[in-house]
Formats: sequence, structure tokens, C-alpha cells
Amino acid sequence: MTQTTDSPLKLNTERSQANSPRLYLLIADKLAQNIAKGELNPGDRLPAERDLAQHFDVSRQTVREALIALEVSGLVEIKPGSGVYVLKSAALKSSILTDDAPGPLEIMEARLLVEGDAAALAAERISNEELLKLKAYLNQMTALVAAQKTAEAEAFDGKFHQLIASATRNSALQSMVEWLWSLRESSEISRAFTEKVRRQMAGPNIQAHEKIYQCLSRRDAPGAKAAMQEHIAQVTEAYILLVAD
Amino acid sequence: MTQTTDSPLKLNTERSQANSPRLYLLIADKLAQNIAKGELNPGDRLPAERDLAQHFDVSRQTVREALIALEVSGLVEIKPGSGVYVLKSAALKSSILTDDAPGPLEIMEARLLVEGDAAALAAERISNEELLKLKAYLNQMTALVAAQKTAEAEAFDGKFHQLIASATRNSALQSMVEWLWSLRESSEISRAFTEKVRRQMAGPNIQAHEKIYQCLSRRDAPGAKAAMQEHIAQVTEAYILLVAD
DNA sequence: AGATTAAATTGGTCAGGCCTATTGATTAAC
DNA sequence: GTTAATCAATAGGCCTGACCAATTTAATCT
Repeated sequence: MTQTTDSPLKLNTERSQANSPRLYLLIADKLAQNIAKGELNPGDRLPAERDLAQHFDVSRQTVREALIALEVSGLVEIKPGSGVYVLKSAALKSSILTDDAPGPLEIMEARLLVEGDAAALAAERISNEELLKLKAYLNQMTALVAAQKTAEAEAFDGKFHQLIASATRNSALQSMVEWLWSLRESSEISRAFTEKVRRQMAGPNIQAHEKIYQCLSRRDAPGAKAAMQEHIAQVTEAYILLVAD
Repeated sequence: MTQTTDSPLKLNTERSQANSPRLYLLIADKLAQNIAKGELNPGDRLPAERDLAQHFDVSRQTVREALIALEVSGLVEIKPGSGVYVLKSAALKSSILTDDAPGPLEIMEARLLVEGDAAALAAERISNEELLKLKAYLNQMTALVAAQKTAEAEAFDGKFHQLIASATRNSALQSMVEWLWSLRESSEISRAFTEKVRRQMAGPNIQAHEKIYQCLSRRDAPGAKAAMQEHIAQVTEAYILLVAD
């Protein structure tokens, strides 16, 4: 869970139709799965490049490329002369790749708590500049919703929440919000829920976001927290209603 | 902030000096800088691998590894048979990637909020079995502290907190607590922080953990939250005092 | 046993080669 | 003349085999 907005491994990008199953990506994927599956624990040293090459029946260069992909993704650390080691945070990062990702309700519950806290903190620390930016997002969101462009509107929804997290001046908090947001697309079931909600509600709730913005602009920490939690709780409610189908 | 010219890629993180200047990271860094500098605009195609190799006076494999690093970082897209293209979001990401790991105080602040919430949730959902396990951890921690084995005691400290997070029945929350805990070893400064606190305080604060356990055992959510936050605040306080040195 | 040194291991890089996919120009067909 | 098939140049994908530098481990010598 680094600051990079997208998922740790963007392996198999859009491979819907036998596109380019580049070998090193397959290898990287397999290794990542092994890490996520717990067969490789944090701190463990991976087999030597030469051994991996033999095991997967590929060249050493391909293995190297896979390992570099994993390193840049933050799953492993390559120590020249020593070996390749699984990082402690690897399990969390690779969890996005696997099916044991948190469910929609878990995500929403976590967001309720974390983003609530973040809103409260942000109310005390947000700058006027950021408030202006927030207002701008809100306006664009409003316009896009009015224009029925819900997809684009949701992009600003994300930016809105992310900016609040950023205003906490706490990068750890920011990363967590980012991560929770990214989880919406992490699993099949989450994607399905996001899609359903997207269809059900015609874009983000403008009033809810407006209320959050108002609280932040007057530096009302408890109010911001309450407004944020109310907002997320409302979305969660929509989730639950959809389950009834 | 350190005066080390932050590269767009988080490659070569916090190396004080000539640690492992792996060539492919240098190449990736240079290319990323060119992108960030605007010399390579989104949509542009990079020179061919063979040309880049000649330009940088390195082997083609090294260039390939650099390009793969850039691709995983989301800066470029590699189209087999066609070329390497700068992505639209490249400029944005190259600036985002510069930020480093959360600092000790950020970590503690995040823990204060997240673990506080987690404790409250856990109080409502923890099972008797888990309470027993928690008590067992507490006992072992106590014994180890008494025996001056602070290192082993801290291991149970971690287990204690992790079990509480687990008791929330929310895997997202659990992952975040796990991540925050792992961050203690993520950077040089955080390691130093952990080490200092470790030396200063003779092991985990038994009383604080006891209080948390008591609240959980009587299903007192607000109490558990308060106790947890008080505990973390106390550790943070200790750290701030140490900085005064 | 402890310190020192030598050997084995591991990642880093280079060289040259062959394959497949893409692309654009050439040519053939309509 | 326009379109379609063809072919060659170019791009990345992957392989073999080799050598270097850092690290680790084993052997050796106090």
C-alpha cells in the first residue's frame, strides 16, 4: 500500500483476448500469488534466480524481469549478492490480487471509521487552498451529475475523498483511504456491488458531499466526522438494500 | 526533508550513499525524469530499446529492466512489436511517487485513530475464546517483561494488538492495523524510533494493556477505545520526549 | 575457539542471437 | 483508383552463455 494510486501489480492488464501474456508477467503473477497465499512469508528469501528459472522452465532474464516487477510493486526487496526477500508489507499489497480481499461491507465499515476520523482531522488542518479545490471538485461533480455523466462524476467523488484524506497531513491515513477506495475494484463481488450501486444511484450524493464541505470550511471537526459517517452510512444502506434482490 | 534530489520513481529509497546503484534503476530514473520534465510527453513513443541501450551505453537487457520498472510503476505502456509509450497519467504519477514512507508520528497518529476504532468494534464482537487468548498473551507479556526479555515481550505486544484487530471481524481493518504495525520497520527513521522507544521503556506497558483487556472483557466499547487511545498516546508521548534529546 | 582467508553463492551486467508481433510500403487484385 | 494481400523492416520477447561484484559460507590458520 504505497502512495501509488493503482494496484500494486497491474499484471494481466486487459488480457481479454489472448493479448500479450508476456512471460515475465506470468512469472511475477505466480510468485505474487505464492506470497499472497502464504507459501512465502515475509522475511523469507526466494530461491535464487537461476533456480527459479529452472523451476519455471524459463530463462534467467525472464525471472529477473519478473522479480524487478515485484520489487517495483513493493512486494519484495532485492539485495545484490544476497538474495530476494519478501517484504513485511507484501501480504497486504498482494491481498489485492487475491480473492480473500475484504468484502464490500467490510470495506464500507472500515471507510466509515477511517474516513470519519480523517474528516475530523482534516477539518482542523485543511488549508484554504485545499478548500477551494474541494469546492471545485464539488462543482464539477454537480455539473456532471446534472449532465447524467455519472461515471465522470464518480471520478471527482474519489478525488474529493482523497483530498480530504490528504488534508490530514498524515500520509499513513492517506494511504489507507486510497487503499480502501481501490478495494472497490479489487474483487469480483466488490466490482459487482460498485456497479449495482452506480446504476441504482444516479451519481454521487451531492448534498452529502456539500454538507461535508460545509463542515470542513468552518473547521467543524465533529460535524465533519458526523457528516462523513452519515454519508458513508447512507451508501452502505444502499448496498444492503441491494442485497435484498 | 533530505536534500537528496527526489527521483520521480521511488527507486533507490533513502539510500544515504552508494548503496546499490543498480544500473537499471539509474536508467529508469533518468527516463522518469525526462517524462516528469516534459521532454517526453504523454502519448510519445520512446526510442527503441536498442537505441536507448546505445544512448546510455548499456546493454539492451538493462534498458529492458528499466522499462519494465517504469511500466509497473504506471509511467509507460509497453506494446510488444510496436514500442514503449508514455501514458497520459505519467506526469501525475511521477510526482506522486516521490513521497516516502509515513514518519513515526504519522504512524502513531494513524494507530491512535484506527486501533481506537478497532478496539471499540472488538469490544462488541470479541468471542470468549479470543478473550482467553488475549489474556494468555497478556500473561506471557507480563512474565517476559518481569524476566527482562523485552524483545520477546514485544512480540506478544504485537500479537495482542493484532488479535484485537482480528476480533473486529473486519479484514480491511485488520489489514490496516497489520500494515501500520509493519511500518515500524519500514524506514530508517522508524526503525530508529522503535529502537529508541524499546530501550527507553522496559518492555510494553502491562497496565495499559491490562486496562484494554478489562474493557474488552466487559464489552465496554467506549472504554476500550479510550483505553487503547490512551495507551497509544502514551507511547507517542514517550517518543516525543525522546526527540528532545 | 576465534579470527582470517578462500571458495561458493547470488544478483548485476554484457554480448549476440532467434522468435513473434506490429507496421508500413509494395504489389496484386478488383 | 481503390482495396486487398504480401512482404520486409522494425519493435519488443525471450534465450544461451559468460563474466563481474557483493555477500555469504566454509575452510583454514592462528
